Amino acid sequence: MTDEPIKPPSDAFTELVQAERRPSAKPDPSTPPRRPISEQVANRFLAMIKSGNLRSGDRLPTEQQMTIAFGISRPPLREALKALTLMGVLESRQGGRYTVTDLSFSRLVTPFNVLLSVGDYDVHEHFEARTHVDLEVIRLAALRATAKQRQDILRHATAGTALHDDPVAFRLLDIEFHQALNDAAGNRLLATVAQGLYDIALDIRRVASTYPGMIAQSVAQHIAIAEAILAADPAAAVVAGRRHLEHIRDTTITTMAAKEA
Amino acid sequence: MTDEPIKPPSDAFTELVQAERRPSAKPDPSTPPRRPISEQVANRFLAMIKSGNLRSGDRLPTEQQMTIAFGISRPPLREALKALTLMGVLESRQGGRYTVTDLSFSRLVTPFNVLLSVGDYDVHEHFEARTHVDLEVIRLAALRATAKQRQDILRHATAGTALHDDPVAFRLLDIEFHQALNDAAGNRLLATVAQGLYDIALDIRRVASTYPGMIAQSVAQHIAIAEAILAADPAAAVVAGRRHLEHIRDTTITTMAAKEA
DNA sequence: GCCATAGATTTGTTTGACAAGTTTTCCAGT
DNA sequence: ACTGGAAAACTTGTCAAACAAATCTATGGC
Repeated sequence: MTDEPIKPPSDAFTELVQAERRPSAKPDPSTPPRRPISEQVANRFLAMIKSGNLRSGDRLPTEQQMTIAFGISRPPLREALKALTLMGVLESRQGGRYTVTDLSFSRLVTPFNVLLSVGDYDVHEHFEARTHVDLEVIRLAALRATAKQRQDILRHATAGTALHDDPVAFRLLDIEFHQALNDAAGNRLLATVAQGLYDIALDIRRVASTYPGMIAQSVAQHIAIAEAILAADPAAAVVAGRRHLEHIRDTTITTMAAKEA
Repeated sequence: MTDEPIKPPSDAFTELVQAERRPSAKPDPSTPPRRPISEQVANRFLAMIKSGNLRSGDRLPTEQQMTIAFGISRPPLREALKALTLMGVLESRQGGRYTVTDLSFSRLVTPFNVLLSVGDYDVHEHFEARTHVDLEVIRLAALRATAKQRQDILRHATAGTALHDDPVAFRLLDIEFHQALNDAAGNRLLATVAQGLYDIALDIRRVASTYPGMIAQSVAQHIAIAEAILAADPAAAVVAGRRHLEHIRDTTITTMAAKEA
């Protein structure tokens, strides 16, 4: 067989793949052990997304076309595609085609939540980070929210009064409440970060909401936050927010300590 | 062929796989479209790690043994393994065996950072979020850094004085400087967020560092921050940090506006 | 013009084979 | 007996070909 490529294909995707090949850098004589093709290809997909050449909702070519474009066979290509699928970057449906997901933070973070719950990260770190980010979100929401957003926040807060004895429903409502706050802050980047930290705390919230009276207190604090935002009073909103976070933190620590014994 | 499993194997890993099969839950009559085997297997690995049955440093059985344990063929198994490898959970070496990584925070978060940097955030949003997070990092660093960390920060800051005319080298130094700050803050979660926001700004930094005199000013501001941290003066450090960030922001906006014309 | 069905297309899974690198084993030499 | 190194066995990495299952497309009838 000849050693020249079988085809010089000229479709758009192939050109993209060719173009994104980094021409770069030093020869690097100390060759770090060459990574498997699947990892290289996965990283090239990520690079294409990062550079904007692949966008949310885009449909990828068929696997066969991609094998030609990358010059590899199906198994390693599929390993790369499945890796990105598990990471929440791509979606696949049998018979259909691969598509780029909405790349929303919560989707991308979900697989990592499992890992963050493994061992070595503690509650204090989490609340320290979250206090800082969340309070800024609350402050900005009090400053910037539209009338409709303020009503939304209050509605989600007061809806909790009917759920004092339903932890599952309350946690769902809690998610929506925080979502409404994040949206109202008017800074997608900060909202994204806050959402990420909130998602990481899944296990923490499950622990805390089992504490007697926890839901009723949380609802009351949510309402206090919502009212301060409705009044466009950033300082009061931050105070109410801080009280709420400290309350959750203390309850979590108490509950976890009790579990140990 | 018979429809009973070929073997009732009795090695440790197989028992693990059998044991972790969730017996769970409702029959769920509305079958949500069955996920591909590779995703199921990947999630079962994650479950095994979360439950502590697979720990850092553990060596997995060979692929063949695992195919038998899961009752599937090699390609989908490999797709799962490569997915976890790309996520930083497993490591593989050709000829060797798969091992569970140290599951360290930074390793798991690396791919996460790549994804965070996807998206079209504008400059104002970016600096608003970054100001808040970075200033808290700087404040915590001033409060908590060890003597060695303070020296490190100062060293990275002063090293910039020799690089006033070398944008490439300066950007590399800049990365190390911020890394040193993040480490000194003593909150991995916050450091991770700061790192992510910093990574997003890659393009911004490239634009800003072309501005005449930008490097010299940045170096001076870095030194101011470092000295405040060395003096364990959080308030001064925050002031110096704010000045630096605002300077970068204004320069970026000016430079970009100039490019438009 | 709309809808249902049949065909073509595409992903999901299996089997088999070989190449490239690692680990283990075993023997020779000291 | 012990160490060193080479060969053998083993393991992951890649390719190839085929079929099953689900989806998409296009055709034909109404």
